[in-house]
Amino acid sequence: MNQNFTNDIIDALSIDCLIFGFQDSKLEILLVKHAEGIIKGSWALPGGWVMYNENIDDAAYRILNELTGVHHLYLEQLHAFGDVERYPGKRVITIAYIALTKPENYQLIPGFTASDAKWVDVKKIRELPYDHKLILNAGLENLKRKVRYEPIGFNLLPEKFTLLQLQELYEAILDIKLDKPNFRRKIMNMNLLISCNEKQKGVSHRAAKLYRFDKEVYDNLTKKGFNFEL
Amino acid sequence: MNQNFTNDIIDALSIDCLIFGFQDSKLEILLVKHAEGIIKGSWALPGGWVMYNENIDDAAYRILNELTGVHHLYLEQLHAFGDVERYPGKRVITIAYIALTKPENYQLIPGFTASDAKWVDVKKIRELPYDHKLILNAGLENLKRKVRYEPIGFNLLPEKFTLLQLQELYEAILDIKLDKPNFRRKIMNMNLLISCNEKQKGVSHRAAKLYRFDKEVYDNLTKKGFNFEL
DNA sequence: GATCTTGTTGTCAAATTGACTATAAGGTAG
DNA sequence: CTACCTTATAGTCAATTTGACAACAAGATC
Repeated sequence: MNQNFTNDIIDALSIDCLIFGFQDSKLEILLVKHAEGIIKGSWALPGGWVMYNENIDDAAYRILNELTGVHHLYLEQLHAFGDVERYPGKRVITIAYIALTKPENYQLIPGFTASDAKWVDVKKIRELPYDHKLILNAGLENLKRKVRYEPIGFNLLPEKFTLLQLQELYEAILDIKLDKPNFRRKIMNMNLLISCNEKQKGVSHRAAKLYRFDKEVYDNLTKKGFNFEL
Repeated sequence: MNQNFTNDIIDALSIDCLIFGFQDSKLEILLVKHAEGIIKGSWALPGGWVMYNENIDDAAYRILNELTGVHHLYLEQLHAFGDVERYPGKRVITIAYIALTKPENYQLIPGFTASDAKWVDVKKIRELPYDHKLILNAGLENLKRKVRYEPIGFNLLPEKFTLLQLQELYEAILDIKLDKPNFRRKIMNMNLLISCNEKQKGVSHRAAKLYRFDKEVYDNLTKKGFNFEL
């Protein structure tokens, strides 16, 4: 009883993963190169079939890991996409999952139906197969909304980071410029950051203080929500 | 080619609808009594199978209408529920949809697999079959989050309403008490309401002014979002 | 006409915001 | 070694928004 939805009962349910990373002040997503199937050779979101005896959340973790080697991150369901003609020839409904993570934490290991995997700057993506561009846009919208009422950054930034890095993360997601002193004031008033009493190294200008998130405050704000008008 | 996902290829994809209404200052949802199947006689969310050649969004409208007679409302996808054991005996994934509407606009007409339909006070619901209680809770959380960054009320309140009615709607959804003068000030500053230059009738106290939503401002705020800390 | 209920307006101190200015702390180029 | 980059960080200030109320208004009912 480990049949795939592909084979026996269903050919209709898949998962696609939208994994966001933040590198060099840019927002990126993880793509894989398909090693087989109707879009062999194309770069697309990591995705695959849900198995018959597998919770969909579990399927998302398994699929992502099989295709890219990425593991241990917090995947959240984004949306189900189920238009009749979204997949050529068959009726396939897909459930998209979204996660935020640190690219530098992983060595990408393509596997299963993926011959390669890489991080791509979100702004440079023009098209994607199937309705994956639609899924990406939905994910970006979701992120933009989320940053306004939940803290983010914990999964995207290194353990120790500067205020400017955090600001640039917000700027990349919201696609706007922010005022530095005001951003600093607002974020500091939330009591979310703890100073590491350390400074940045290897920069050719005044080094900034390093901060880390206060896990307790962070989780609390994630649950209760807050407001971050910018 | 009008096969059901139930019969031929899939027995796995269903839709469940969470329809919220607001009546007598109370938040309610629409339930149907199952006329057949394994939970015959029980009250549950209106739901059914997605057909092979049908977009999932379309399926949601069709199913809701077939079961309850309710039509012409704005259904939005909430979440897909796909735990292996959520449905007895079979592997069924369901996609939940959510909508806000005015109960008094409809005469409920149970049909298809529903022998009856009614509105039920959300606070009085103790249990529901399958994982429908889980779905209801997810919907309530979604609503609580939504009212903080989007205007609501347009679909839930009568065309003309008093400020107190609007406030009670927020109170019902958020399950908190609000300060009347401050609520009034905050909502009025949004330029969202237009005075009807009319007064409430048939109340045994001072009659309140009636307002209606400014559709243009409303739609604009829905798109751009705003902040309503309360 | 007193009183009850809800509507509506107003007050005020405290907190927050947005738009800045000013100063500090490095590194680097001449 | 000094002038001058660049970025960090602190602070100012008027305008706006908030939260917590008080006060008054308008009917209906006792």
